[in-house]
Amino acid sequence: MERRTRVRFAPSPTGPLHMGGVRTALYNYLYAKQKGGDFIIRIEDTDSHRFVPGAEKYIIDALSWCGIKADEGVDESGNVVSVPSERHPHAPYRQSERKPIYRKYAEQLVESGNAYYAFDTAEELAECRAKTEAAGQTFIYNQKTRMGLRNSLTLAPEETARLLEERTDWTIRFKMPEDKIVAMDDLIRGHIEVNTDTLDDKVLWKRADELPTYHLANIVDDHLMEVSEVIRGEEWLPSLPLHYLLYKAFGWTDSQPRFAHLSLLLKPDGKGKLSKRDGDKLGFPVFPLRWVNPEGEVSRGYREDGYFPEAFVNLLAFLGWNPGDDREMFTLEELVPVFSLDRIVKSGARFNPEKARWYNREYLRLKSDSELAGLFIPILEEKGLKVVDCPVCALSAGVSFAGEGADFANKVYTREYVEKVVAHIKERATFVADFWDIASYLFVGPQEFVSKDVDKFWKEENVAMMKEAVENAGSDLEGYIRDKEWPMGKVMNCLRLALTGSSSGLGIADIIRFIGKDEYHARVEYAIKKLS
RNA sequence: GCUGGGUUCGUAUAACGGUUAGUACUCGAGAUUCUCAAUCUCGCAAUAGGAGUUCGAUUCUCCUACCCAGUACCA
Repeated sequence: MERRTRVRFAPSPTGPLHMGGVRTALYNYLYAKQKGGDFIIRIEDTDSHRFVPGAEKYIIDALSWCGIKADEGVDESGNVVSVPSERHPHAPYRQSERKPIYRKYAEQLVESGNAYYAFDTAEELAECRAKTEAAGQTFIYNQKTRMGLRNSLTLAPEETARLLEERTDWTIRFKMPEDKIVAMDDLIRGHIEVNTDTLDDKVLWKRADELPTYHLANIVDDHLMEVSEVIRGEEWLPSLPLHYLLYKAFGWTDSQPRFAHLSLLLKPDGKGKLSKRDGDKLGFPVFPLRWVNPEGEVSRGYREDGYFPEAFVNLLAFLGWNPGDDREMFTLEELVPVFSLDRIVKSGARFNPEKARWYNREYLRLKSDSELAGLFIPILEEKGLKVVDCPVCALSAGVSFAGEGADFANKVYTREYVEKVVAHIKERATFVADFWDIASYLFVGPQEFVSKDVDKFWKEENVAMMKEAVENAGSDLEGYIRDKEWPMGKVMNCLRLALTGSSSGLGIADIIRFIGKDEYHARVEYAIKKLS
């Protein structure tokens, strides 16, 4: 019997969503869409101490930027759903709002002998820990130590009842079975076996804030929400046996979800997993969107750095997964049919900023000139230039255009002109923000000249030839120089220097076509005056 | 330390016992050209080490090394 595919992304709102988290969400999303199932977002905010304002919204905004929308848990306007409805039958989707649900499940485990009440205070446990560590060992609350600690297993029933009544700092702990092999299957890693003696008695529920810990909340909610596959980060693999045992203790083994543990994203250099600091150090974002923490500290984001969401999603998808052939350009929609869990790589993926840029370059080229112009225009306006939609509107404003649609004196340009510029330069750029550096000379004449290039090309004989060519050549500059048998490179580069201020840029003919005869002559004149 | 997971060019990865170990990014060289970029062509570069199984191991088993995670009343 095939059961409906239902997966969930369950972040904890303790800060901005890191790109590794986005990847986990992405894989969940792709899996759900491919199977025609549901992608649920659930907020795991059971740790009241680590809550960070704005983090929840950030997570949803980040996913939304990537094009990842939840079928369930978050509504159209990006709010986590609190009230059940046809579309969101399992609301609320924020665990803090599900508080009343968990206690009875925890109690149920105590009644069935799978859990017990523990009265050890944080201080007592810290003391135990310190004492054991002093002896060179690690303290574990488990089958070996629990009989020497204060809990419902060691205390008399009436004492337990009294403490339960009087105290508000007790917990419910899972009673880890002794010397049992837990046999598990992971969709990515295969069969894994662990002996329960290596595991501890995890806290499942805390009386202090009447909230479950991750382990309990997770199992209960996945069960209640009928989750079919749990696709999550590798950091959860060590607690998988506990989760198996919990399903068993509840008697939910038959409907237990299948698990897939994803490898982690590693630092581009050196060792360890990718962290916020790496981004700062190596100059790339670690977060999808810009984030300002409560202390006012700013972390850059892919979006603000100029990455297209398509590029970001594409590069993320390929960190630890591949379609099995040589194709590597896939949009979110294109990923859906080809994605598969069994092509996920087991080992950790080291993030490569170079490849990230390459992806953006590729998507930039795929964009239409019109769309790119639309993104470029605000930058031009910031530089004090004006872009008008049509020449006629400009005409009525008293501006007239020569040549291709640029009025250099008044710094007014038609949108069409910007589009043509973009068409010529987009292959040279990685980000829209590069456009200005690459092509500012197609909007304003050079004020300064790169001295290195001046030294190289602004030689007396070059200037003389250039001058003569500009004055006499007419429209066929290249033909004129060739007829004269002058060194093409020297003359052209000298001229380029005059027109662009440096020795890089489009072909001279293209530049002249863009800026028009008048501006062309004006720039040559200016350069001669300035450099001679 | 213990438990679990992992290990193919610098990086991401392909090769589900038989390949000259493929591809992309990066890097290098050449071509092109009026420069730069782009483009095209070529190139550099890897199975962590050791045993075993096998006619044959990147692939299966074991050991070692290294890396990662977990070891919280955090998720």
